[in-house]
Amino acid sequence: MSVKLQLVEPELEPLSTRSGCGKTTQTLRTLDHHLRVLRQFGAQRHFSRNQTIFREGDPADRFYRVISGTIRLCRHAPDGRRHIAEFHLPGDLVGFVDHAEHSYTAEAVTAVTVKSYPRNQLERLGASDPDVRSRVLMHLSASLLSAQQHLFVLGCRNAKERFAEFLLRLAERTDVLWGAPMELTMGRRDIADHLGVTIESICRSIAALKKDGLVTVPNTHQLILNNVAKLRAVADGRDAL
Amino acid sequence: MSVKLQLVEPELEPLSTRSGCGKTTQTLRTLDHHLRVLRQFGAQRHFSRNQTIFREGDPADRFYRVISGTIRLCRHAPDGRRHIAEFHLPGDLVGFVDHAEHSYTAEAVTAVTVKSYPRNQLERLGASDPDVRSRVLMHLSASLLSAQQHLFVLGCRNAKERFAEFLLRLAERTDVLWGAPMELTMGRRDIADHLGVTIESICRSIAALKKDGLVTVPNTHQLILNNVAKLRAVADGRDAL
DNA sequence: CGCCGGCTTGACCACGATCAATCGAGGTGG
DNA sequence: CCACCTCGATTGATCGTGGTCAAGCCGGCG
Repeated sequence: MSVKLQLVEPELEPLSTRSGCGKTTQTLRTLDHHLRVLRQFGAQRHFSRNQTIFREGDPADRFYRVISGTIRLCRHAPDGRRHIAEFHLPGDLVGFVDHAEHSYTAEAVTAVTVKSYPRNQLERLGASDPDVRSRVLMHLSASLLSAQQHLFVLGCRNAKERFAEFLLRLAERTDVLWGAPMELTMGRRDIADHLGVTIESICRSIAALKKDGLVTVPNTHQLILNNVAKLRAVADGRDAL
Repeated sequence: MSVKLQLVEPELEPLSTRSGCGKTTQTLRTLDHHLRVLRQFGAQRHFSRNQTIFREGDPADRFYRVISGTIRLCRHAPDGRRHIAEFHLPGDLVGFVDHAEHSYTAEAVTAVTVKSYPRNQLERLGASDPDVRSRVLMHLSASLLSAQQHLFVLGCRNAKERFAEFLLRLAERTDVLWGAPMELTMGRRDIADHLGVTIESICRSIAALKKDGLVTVPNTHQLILNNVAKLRAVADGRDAL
């Protein structure tokens, strides 16, 4: 069967024209093109706020593409501590790692629509198409780099620096126009658990940035970056020299 | 050309019989088997303590296998802070990520022997052999999982817990017999920069574990794990309930 | 309107960073 | 062979960031 010719029915999401310059998201998006041949196997599902999409330890026979909403990948310690490894935004791929079981729990941060695809179909596709293989590799590499980048942040940076870094990365991934408000779809608690600090430290970081005029906070779930260059300096610890 | 039949000349390192149960190292080792067909392209090199093997930003046209010694992958912040993403031990593969440039600097912790292979040869090999492809994927996935595991530790754990976790992971990767001394090839400073704490905190963690009888320290570069179960409890924060 | 959950702010405290002094092993030279 | 030097490890004293606890605050929703 000639799967490669199955390019009818263009998707509806605006994935082609993006101004974001992050290499990570770049490779994620381009892989998307190839997924169109998998459309016939894709199942669309809907999740409401805080629902679980899949759990740590579940068989990982399918992977997901985020259509709308935000997903968090998290792991729970027995004593209640939680760590969020990554947030996934529309266009991102989730559950792509080559293992029999999911190593993270995926939960809906907001209301979420995903499409899921069977992994063995992708493998079949990869067996015949070197381009698909290459893009799978690129995606995995990008995920690894992203994780290592975050490792660096958690290993070296203080609370304020971590939060500034988080804002910049989020701005890169969502196509915010400079000066326009950016959507903070996740709550403070989620951000805190992602950055390895407490919710209070997040609030204090916001307050500090607000006082210095680097950001404006119209409301809890929106934020405006007033000075990206200075924010970058804060994130890199080049702030108070 | 029939690369698959090129199985002459067995390697000298003891890679086949391992008692270690870590899934991470497992997949790293098994990929090794396939690298033998790359022997003809492999170049052996030697590095002394603290020498640089490759630098962040260098073209990543070759990847490396550690024959002997320990390597650290690190990144330097402009203000002098340093983070060590990973240590690599004999048998490990380094510089495997699918990017044009290395994203980390690799340095020799001890005297090191590596074999380097051209990446395009591996790609050529992968084009014809699905098994090689599968193992490359497994290796990347394992690296990603390892990074995420470390993310979890840096995000949630305190100094003592991080150090206990580090010891257990190291014990898993090196084939220490329970009760026998484990080699700590890296210095305190390296461990500290890996765990995101200071060198003094490492010393105090060691002192605390020693006082509780969980470890014995014959000398600076050796350490005996006396009670793995309790050490595991400490690492997981199930220590003082 | 009043409740409820998430956010914010302040007061206090502790873990770990910083600074400083000492120890100890390995290496070099007299 | 020992004295000396150097570098890393260790331990103690002090300080500060960020965690903890507690009290408002705000916005959404019944």
